[in-house]
Amino acid sequence: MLLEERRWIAEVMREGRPGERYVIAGWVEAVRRHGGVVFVIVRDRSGRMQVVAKRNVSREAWETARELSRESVVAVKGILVESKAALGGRELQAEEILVLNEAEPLPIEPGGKTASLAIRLRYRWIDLREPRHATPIIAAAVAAEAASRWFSEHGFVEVFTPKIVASATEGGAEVFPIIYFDKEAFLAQSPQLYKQMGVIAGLERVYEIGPAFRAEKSHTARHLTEFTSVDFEMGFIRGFEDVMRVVEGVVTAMIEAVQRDERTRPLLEEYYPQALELRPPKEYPRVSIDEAYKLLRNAGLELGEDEDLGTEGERRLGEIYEREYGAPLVFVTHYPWAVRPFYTMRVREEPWGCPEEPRFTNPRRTYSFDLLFRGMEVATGGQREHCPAILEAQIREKGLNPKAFEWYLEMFRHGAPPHGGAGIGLERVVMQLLGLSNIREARMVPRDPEHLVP
RNA sequence: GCCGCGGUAGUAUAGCCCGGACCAGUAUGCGGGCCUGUCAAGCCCGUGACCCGGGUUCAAAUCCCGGCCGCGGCGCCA
Repeated sequence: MLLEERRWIAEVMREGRPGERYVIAGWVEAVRRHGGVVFVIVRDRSGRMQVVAKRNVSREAWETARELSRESVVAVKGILVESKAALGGRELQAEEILVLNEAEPLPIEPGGKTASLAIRLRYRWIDLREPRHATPIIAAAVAAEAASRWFSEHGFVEVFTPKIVASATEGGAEVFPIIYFDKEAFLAQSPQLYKQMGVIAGLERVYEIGPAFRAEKSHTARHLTEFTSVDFEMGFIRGFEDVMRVVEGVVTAMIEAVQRDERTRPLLEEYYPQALELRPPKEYPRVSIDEAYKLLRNAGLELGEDEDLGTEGERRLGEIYEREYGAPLVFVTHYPWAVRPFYTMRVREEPWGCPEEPRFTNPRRTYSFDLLFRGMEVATGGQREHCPAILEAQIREKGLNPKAFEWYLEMFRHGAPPHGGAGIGLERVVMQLLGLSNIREARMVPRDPEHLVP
């Protein structure tokens, strides 16, 4: 039996001609033994099919079939036959069954929802055979493709920035140190500085879909130490409103792609139907942080003037918008300077230029935003400060050492247009779209503070 | 980093509060048997577990202490 003759199960089920001989291959999902007849459900990436092995048709195939263990890998050659009793109305009557790899007893049940997430991740190669569990992985791929396509259609150039860097983006302690020959280095927590370089270098609009590393010991269902960041940066913006419009375009493209793509739509219909109901509005509502404070205070949540909303605040704000305006996505704008990184532009006059005496009309607020998706932060962005003098002052104000940002500051002295950008958490978008209770479901092999294996 | 909850067969759980009749129940898996139309196959038989250490007690899965491991909440963030 030649594997070259192998056909996709979906193809045989759809286009196969009864009476013809076909070869399929895949995993043994179930074996039902009935004495002289054995039913084997074989699954490949495209679908499932029933194989029937009868003693009086092929004694050899029948004997092999009755010995099969679940999740073994087989190739089956047989005649396609119509059968009212078979799933899909047709089945393959086995002439020959070849066991390519015999599976030992399984530690978890692939079809089961019984095993806890921790155990499922330990045996991820079995776990993902369950289509429900593979869906978020496929959805992430489809969403990333859609983002990529959107960017490229809107004049963005893909860049590949270093993941081995000399210093932390924000000077914080949340980076993984590594040894780089005889130097200390870190895993990049964000492509931020390099995206900006792309803009300043004249590429004007750049994007990157790549890994980001955070050395935070976050014990939550929505954090990973390694995740995929959908990042972009664009020059000559009129204001951060331009940036938000790009985020809107990309996020909507990601959501709609997952809903419509033929690789994900059938899975959503079967396992995540509520994900199909989501309709991203043309324009996502915007709420300034100060309005958000008011709304939350009215809802009974006490918040300080320069405080971040916190998990509770974001969740409540998301609820308010979903309930009052039917909006699953909302931008929160003008975050306090106190909670934003040094490169964020503060509210000032002439944000497109570099005045000698910048006039900060509201020095405690910035041209930045977060995107909340069903009450969870899925993107952060804003306009960046592009004036070297102001930037340096802001670095000092954040208690950082300008020497650590030498090349970064230098860039702005050689022609830096006004610009802005954002980072979108791929896994978070998938998580919120599918309604996953844990972000680890959205990553094939997730990394969190305690797990390094497998 | 701080706080909370939890660890019983491969997996998921009951039992724990109120210690004894628990050599630990159930489901599923796994092994064996019967069955030529199953599709959550069925029926029969079998298999397999109290995280580790210490303490209290006549008696500990159950109560106490320590450790290890897991999960989550907050902080931080995508």
